[in-house]
Amino acid sequence: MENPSDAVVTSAVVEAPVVLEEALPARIIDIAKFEGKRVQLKGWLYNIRSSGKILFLQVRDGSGIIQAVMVKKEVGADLFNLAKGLGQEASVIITGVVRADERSSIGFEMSVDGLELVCNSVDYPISPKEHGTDFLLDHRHLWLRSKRQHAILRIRAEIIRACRNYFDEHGFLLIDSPILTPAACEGTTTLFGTDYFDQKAYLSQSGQLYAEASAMAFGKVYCFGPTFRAEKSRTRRHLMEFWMIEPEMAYIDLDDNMAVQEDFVETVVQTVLKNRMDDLKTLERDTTFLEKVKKPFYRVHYDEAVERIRKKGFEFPWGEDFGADVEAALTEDFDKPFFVHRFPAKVKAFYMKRDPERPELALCSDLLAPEGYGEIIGGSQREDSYDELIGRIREHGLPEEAFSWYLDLRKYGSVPHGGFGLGLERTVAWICGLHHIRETSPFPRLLNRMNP
RNA sequence: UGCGCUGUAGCUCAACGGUAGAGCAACCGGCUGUUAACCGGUAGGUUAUAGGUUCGAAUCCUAUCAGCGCAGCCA
Repeated sequence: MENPSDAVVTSAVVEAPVVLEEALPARIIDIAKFEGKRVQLKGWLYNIRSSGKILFLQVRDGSGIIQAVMVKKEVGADLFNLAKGLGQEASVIITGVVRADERSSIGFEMSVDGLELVCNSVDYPISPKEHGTDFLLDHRHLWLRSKRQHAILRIRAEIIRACRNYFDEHGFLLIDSPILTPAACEGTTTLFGTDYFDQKAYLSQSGQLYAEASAMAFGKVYCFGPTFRAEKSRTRRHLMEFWMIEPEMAYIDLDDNMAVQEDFVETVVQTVLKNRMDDLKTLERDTTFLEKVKKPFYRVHYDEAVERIRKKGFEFPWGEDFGADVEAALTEDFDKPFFVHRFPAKVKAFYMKRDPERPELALCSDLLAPEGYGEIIGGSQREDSYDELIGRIREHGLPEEAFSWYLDLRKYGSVPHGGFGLGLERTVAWICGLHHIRETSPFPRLLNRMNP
C-alpha cells in the first residue's frame, strides 16, 4: 500500500460489477429450488477430499449432504488453506452458487465462494471407515450424525407420525398413561423400582390398564409412551426402555380388534413406503415384502400354528407358548404379517377373556411380521366380568387391593372391550430391515449399557 | 441367570510358542473432478487385568473384569 497506484487498483476491484449477489438461506433438502442462485448453508463438514488446487467439501446440514467445490484461484490462498485444514465435523457456514451436476448423487453441487469457520473439530473419533458396534454405541451421541442413522431415525419419526395420524383420524382420543405406577400391571415381568417419597414406585411396563379405564370414559383411546422392562434379556429384539402405542376400544370383540390392527399396520407401512423411499434406499432395504403389506392378513388359530410347527419337525407340545426358534420358523410360511390367535389361557396374562366355546383358550392374538422379525403386536379382548376377573387375580396371586380400581371398571357399566400394544422399535427394525433393534432408538438402553 | 465367542495402535484387523504388523484416522508433502479418493513420508504399543507353565508367552493354563451372540422373558 506504500504505492498510491496500488490503492487505485484495489478500489477498482471492489467497485467492479463482479460484486456477489446476496446469499439466500437454504437447506440441502430443498436445494433444487435454488438452482443458479447463490445460497448460504449452515452445517458441518462430513468429509473432505483435496486435489491440490481444488477441494471437495462434503457438507451436511441435518437435512442432507451436498458436495461443495472450492477452487484455489477463485477463493484465494488464505481461504483455501483454511478450508484444507478443517477437521471432520467442523461447523461451517458456506456460501456459493448451486448448480446441477450429473456426477452428484443428489443432482446438485455448490461452487463455494465463501466459508466461515464456526468451530473446528479435531480428531473426530468416527472415521469414514468401518467401526464395531460397541465403539459406535459408546459414541452414540456422534454416531447420530451419520447417513445410515439419519435414515433410520427419519423413518422412526415417520412411523410415529403415521401411528398418531391413524388413531387421531379414526376417532381415538390420546390419553397418556402414567409412567410412575404403584404395582405391576401384568404381574409377570421384572420392573424397575424407584422411590416415590416414602413409598415404593415402579416404572410402567404397560399403559394398558389405564387405557382400559380411559376407553370406558371415551370409547376409543390410545396411549403412546415409553415402557420399561427390567428383564436381563440380551437379544437383538429387546431393549430395557422402548416405546409402545396402545389403543383400547369399548364394545369390540377379538375379530374387531384384529381388523383394526391390520388396517393400522397396512397404513403405517404404506405411509413409510410413500414418504421415506429415499431413506429405505439408503438402508438398502428390499421393499418387495413391504409392498405386500395389504389386508387381509392371515389368521392362524393356535391349533393350526401347532400343526404347522410339527410339520416342520419340531416336537412341540400343545399348550406351550412359542419360543424364538419356533416363531422364526412359523414366519417362513407367510409373505406378509399374520395373526396367531386364541393361545392357551394359561400362558397368557390374567386380564384376557376366555373363549366361551373353549375356555382353555384366551381371546388374544399376536401379530407376527414376516422375514423372521416375529412379534410386533400383542392384543386381546379383555375379561369384562367382575366375578371372572377377581377369580383370575386370586389365581395369579396378585394383590387384590392394588387392582380394586381396575375391578371397578367391571362393576360400573362393564362392556366387552379390547386393544393391543405395538412395539415401536420392533416395527422400526422390521420396516428398516435391521438385524438389531439397538439402532432404532436414538439413545438405546441395553443390558449393561445406559450411556450416553 | 445358563451355554458359547472375543479382548493387540484412536478405529478395523493380522501375527497362533521365537525381534508386535497392515489399512484407515492424526501429522508433513504431492495432485484441478474426487466421491469409504489416490500417491509418498512421519509418529503411534506395559498385547484388558492378576497369577502360572516355559530358555522364551499376544499366542498355552487359571482367575477376575468388560463386551458380543444365543436362550428364557416379552413389544
